[in-house]
Amino acid sequence: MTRERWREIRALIERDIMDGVLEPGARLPTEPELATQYEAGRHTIRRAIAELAKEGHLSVEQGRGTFVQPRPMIDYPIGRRTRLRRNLGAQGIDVTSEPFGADRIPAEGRVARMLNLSEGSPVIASRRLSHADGVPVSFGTLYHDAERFPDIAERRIGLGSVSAVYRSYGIEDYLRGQTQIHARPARSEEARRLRQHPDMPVLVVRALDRELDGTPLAYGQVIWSAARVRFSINIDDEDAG
Amino acid sequence: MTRERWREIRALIERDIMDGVLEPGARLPTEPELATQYEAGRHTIRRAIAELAKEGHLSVEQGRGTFVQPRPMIDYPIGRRTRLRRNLGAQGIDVTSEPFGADRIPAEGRVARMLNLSEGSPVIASRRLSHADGVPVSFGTLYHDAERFPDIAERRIGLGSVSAVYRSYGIEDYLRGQTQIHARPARSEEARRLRQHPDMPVLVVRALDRELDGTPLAYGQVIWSAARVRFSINIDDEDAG
DNA sequence: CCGAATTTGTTCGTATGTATC
DNA sequence: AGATACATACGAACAAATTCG
Repeated sequence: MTRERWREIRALIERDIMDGVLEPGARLPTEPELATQYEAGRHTIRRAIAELAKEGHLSVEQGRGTFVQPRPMIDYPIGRRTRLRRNLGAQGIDVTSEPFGADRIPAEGRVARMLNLSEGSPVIASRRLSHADGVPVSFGTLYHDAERFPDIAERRIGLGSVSAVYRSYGIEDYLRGQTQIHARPARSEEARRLRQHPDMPVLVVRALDRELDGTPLAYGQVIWSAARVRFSINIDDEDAG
Repeated sequence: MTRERWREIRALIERDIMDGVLEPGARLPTEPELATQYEAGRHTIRRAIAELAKEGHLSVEQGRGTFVQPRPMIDYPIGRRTRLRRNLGAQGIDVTSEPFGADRIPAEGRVARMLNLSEGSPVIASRRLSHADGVPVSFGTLYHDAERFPDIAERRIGLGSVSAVYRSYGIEDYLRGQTQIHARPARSEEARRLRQHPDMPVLVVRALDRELDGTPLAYGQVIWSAARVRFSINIDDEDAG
């Protein structure tokens, strides 16, 4: 006999989700109901639910209820040519994105270094949130040299993709330089933006795009939902995706 | 009471860690002590501690106490030539690894596909746990064609690195093919192996190594501690690291 | 080697706050 | 405004792991 009742309950609920007894989107019984159903205290139920929410199986919403969450995995290829729309579009995924702010700020530390600018020279930081098939998958900041791309934030609103904006500046092609990836627990604000449980981790990607001659174009930091995205690195592919 | 006492306490403890009042490795006061100190219930303290542990600042050990954890970040380059020892050795990190089991099993689904074997043909699955400067950073399974490398598990015990084992088979060089990365919460067993808190996420890397002519050599799945490792992808570099 | 003391882990009960409908 | 449902909090007890005499 396991004395850890919350693990048993967790396993029972997970089984119901896997078996389809609880369908994606379905609402679970309320916590007091589950407590009587499983003959346990409400704390124990909450512990089991918290664990399942952490793993992305459930989403808990105060005042509404607890819901079974579907978890489609998007495969995002990283290669020499890393293009959000083209790569995901090839998988039949509809990508949209919306800006949520742009600032003209002085470049500090890493940003200045990566863009080959002197510390304190102005850069445009433009923030966007991206959805795949209507579900938020990432948000992040892209930094551009303000001297070279003074109105990039405005152009990004009109034109959809990053590639289209670059073409409007006469840049026909660009390549992904260095990419750094790590994972960490999500801050509560990030979890809210990505509509995932606070206990689900995020993937942090820092990357530099360059022109064909090596000139730095943009440095970006993007937070991805670990529940919804995985990365593929195809080193040999001339064109990832 | 909107004040969410556990968040306040969390912030106070975190500040003490950041300011060095609580040094790395130091033991925190016991939970009942902290409860009286912060004038809160033990549950509230535990909630604050759990949050900090999730983020890797604390490590909680039943029967012993709660300790401040140092969190060094290792940068692991992924490129055409991805070599654990060479890459981390260049950063001045001492890499060791120990085997913890090897099986001869029939290849299923993904493994068979990646290694270009027919479903059910025998493969050697060898498991290893790797340390960097004495701290566990990853563990995983490497699959090899059993026909071609029948005694690879034994050879890996004698010879240290993967590269050395391949050389013993007459393979002087090999390249990294596809790599997949995603993040997820750690299972409790994984957290125990990596000596990290159960709430800290892990990075899962699936990769295929090929010979220079493209023949698949090995398919592997490695679980990395997200608290200790980040990945760098240098696409242009002929030799990553 | 054993048992007691210490410390964290789990569970129950209960009360109150906050968000949603 | 009221009902419903999750969030936070306190108290108490026992279980499990570790340490130490």
